[in-house]
Amino acid sequence: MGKKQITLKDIAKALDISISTVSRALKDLPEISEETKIKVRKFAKEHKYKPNVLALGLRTNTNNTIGIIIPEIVHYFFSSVLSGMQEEAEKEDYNIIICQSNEDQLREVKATQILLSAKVCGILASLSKTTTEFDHFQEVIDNDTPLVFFDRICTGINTDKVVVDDYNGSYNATEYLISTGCKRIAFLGAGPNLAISNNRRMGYEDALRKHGMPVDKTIMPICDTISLAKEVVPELLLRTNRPDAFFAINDEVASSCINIIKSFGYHVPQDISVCGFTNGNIAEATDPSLTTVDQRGHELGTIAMELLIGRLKGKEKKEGVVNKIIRTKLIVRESTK
Amino acid sequence: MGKKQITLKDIAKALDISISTVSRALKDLPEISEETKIKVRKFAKEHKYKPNVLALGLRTNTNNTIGIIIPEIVHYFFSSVLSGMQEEAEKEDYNIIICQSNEDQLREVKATQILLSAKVCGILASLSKTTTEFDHFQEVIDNDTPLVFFDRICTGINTDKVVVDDYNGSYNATEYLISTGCKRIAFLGAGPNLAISNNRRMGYEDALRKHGMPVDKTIMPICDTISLAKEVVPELLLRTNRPDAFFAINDEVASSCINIIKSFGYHVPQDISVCGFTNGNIAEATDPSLTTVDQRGHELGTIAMELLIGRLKGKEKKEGVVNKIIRTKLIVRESTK
DNA sequence: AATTTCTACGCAAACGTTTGCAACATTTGC
DNA sequence: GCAAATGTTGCAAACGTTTGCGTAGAAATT
Repeated sequence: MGKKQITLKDIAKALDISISTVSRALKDLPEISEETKIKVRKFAKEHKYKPNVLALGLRTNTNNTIGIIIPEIVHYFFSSVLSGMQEEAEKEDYNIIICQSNEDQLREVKATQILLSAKVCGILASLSKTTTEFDHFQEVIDNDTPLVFFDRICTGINTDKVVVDDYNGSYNATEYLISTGCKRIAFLGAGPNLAISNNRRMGYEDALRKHGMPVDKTIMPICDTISLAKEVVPELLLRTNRPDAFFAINDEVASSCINIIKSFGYHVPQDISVCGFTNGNIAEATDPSLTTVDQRGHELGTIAMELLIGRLKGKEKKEGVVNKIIRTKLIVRESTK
Repeated sequence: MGKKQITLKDIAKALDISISTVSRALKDLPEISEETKIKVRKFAKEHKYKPNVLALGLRTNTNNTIGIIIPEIVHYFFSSVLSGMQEEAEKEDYNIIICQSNEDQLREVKATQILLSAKVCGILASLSKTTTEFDHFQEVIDNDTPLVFFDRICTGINTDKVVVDDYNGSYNATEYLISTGCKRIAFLGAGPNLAISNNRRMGYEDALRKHGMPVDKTIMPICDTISLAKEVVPELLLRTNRPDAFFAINDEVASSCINIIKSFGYHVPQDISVCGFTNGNIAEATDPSLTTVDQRGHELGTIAMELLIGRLKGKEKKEGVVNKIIRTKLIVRESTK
């Protein structure tokens, strides 16, 4: 039955020595006799002594905890990132505490407050789609709490960033579609709020230009959800010069795209190719299976956490802001020629 | 630039009063004059005073943090659960710290150690697939840390549990398949290690029996991953009396099932029906879209967290062990007749 | 005028650690 | 035989709070 955790004082009393001796014995400091050390260690082990992290934290004003602000946990990419962060943190003996912004700026602001008052050692954050003001992140910096942005970064704040190579991922995928003979590639993108969306659009456009193909804004609608796809894709298919390929900003839209195309009697990929972005669990479930850009969320999470912990450990090295880029990889499956 | 967080002492010194007066003023205790309170509040607000949670925790030996042990974050169901827990915890002003067992008993054991030494107020846990010993959870209980199991529960430990109604979910789905005219329903299940898998199997069997149909072990293989499906499903389809329906233990297997069936030239659902379990993002991506049992992860997470926090707040009410059951719901789409 | 009652505040202990310094005993060196 | 060096331990302060108790001065009661 739950006897309250044993403390140094308890050990000291039991062995009739002072608290400081116990403390030093357990830390194996040289000034304590071997005899005493053995006694203390034995007693501590038998009674499952665990140092009280709160007391430790109070002295050092830190608690080996890292805060994470993430837009949405239920999301293949973000959960992969989270998983990578968790593993890396555990390896380095840090705990993580997680806040979810749910794509809402207010909750994001609240999250920074929560994490600061929880006295985390550092914060990893990805912007919500609706965030247009960044004072709360500046406050984190002013508070001397190291901050690393991942994926959805904020260019206005002077701090470390880790991003997926959206531009090249998009460029390469587009170029691949062109190489398989696609002449008219539609781009299903997101709104202009997030930099990642713009980067993908630019990669797509530049690939077209490089190959002397026109950039046609009329086949570049905003379409980043399944319900939007159900409106937008049929309309595109009914045009006289319909696209012969769709490049979608995420796998969900791409999968929806495939199904709509098939319902129009076209064949994927013979008539129309489809390419996604993420490489989530959906990519193998579609028929045909989905060619898509692997976003490497797990690596991104690992690297962002590594970077942050590096900052924490070597606080003196103020070597300016670091920007890391995770290379994407095109995964070719059956939805492209 | 980051001036270190302001403390009660700083306020006291600045206002030339004692620390205890400051403390009481901020807590709005009646024994402090209104005049002093106003002074203190003003100064505190101006300097963004935030109480040091570590110091608070040291006194009360608690830190408003709840630990979560989860098999795998990158998993639709579990990430939904996590999301529900996070929201509920935030609503009640608790932080969550997360450990991932990755389906590995050793890491699960380590996770309990981490959480206990982090002095969490309570723990929410779901068993890893490989866990066969439960001493580490008994230790949690012995440590007087409230513990709630969710989804993958441990019957050997006497504590609260929240589960999905696997039996009825499975029973209803099977009955639905029967009602659409299926005569020979294969069950693609998981190994016997987890109770949830057995419950689903029993629901399936009982539904068959109720409708006077034979329970045929030869069409109930262990098949809970896509790679297993690629071995098992073709073999079943080649038999002389092939199944006319597949009931899979998760959506991934079900989706793989659909694709394999189509590659054999059969039609879904006209020739063969398919039903999954989870209702994840895959369910709308398959063609035809997937009929599946909604596991309601978000609700489960919310309710498990509610239950735990209830325990924490009303520690005296020792009303025995609570078992909560989340009702599942069959989502009928196009993969069944 | 002497006693009691308020009012408003301060002192100090406690939570569990770590750590600089002092203190003591024992050995060493001359 | 005495000082110095060495080896082992304890004391006490500090981290930032909260809170029981004590107390100064003022007001109210005799």
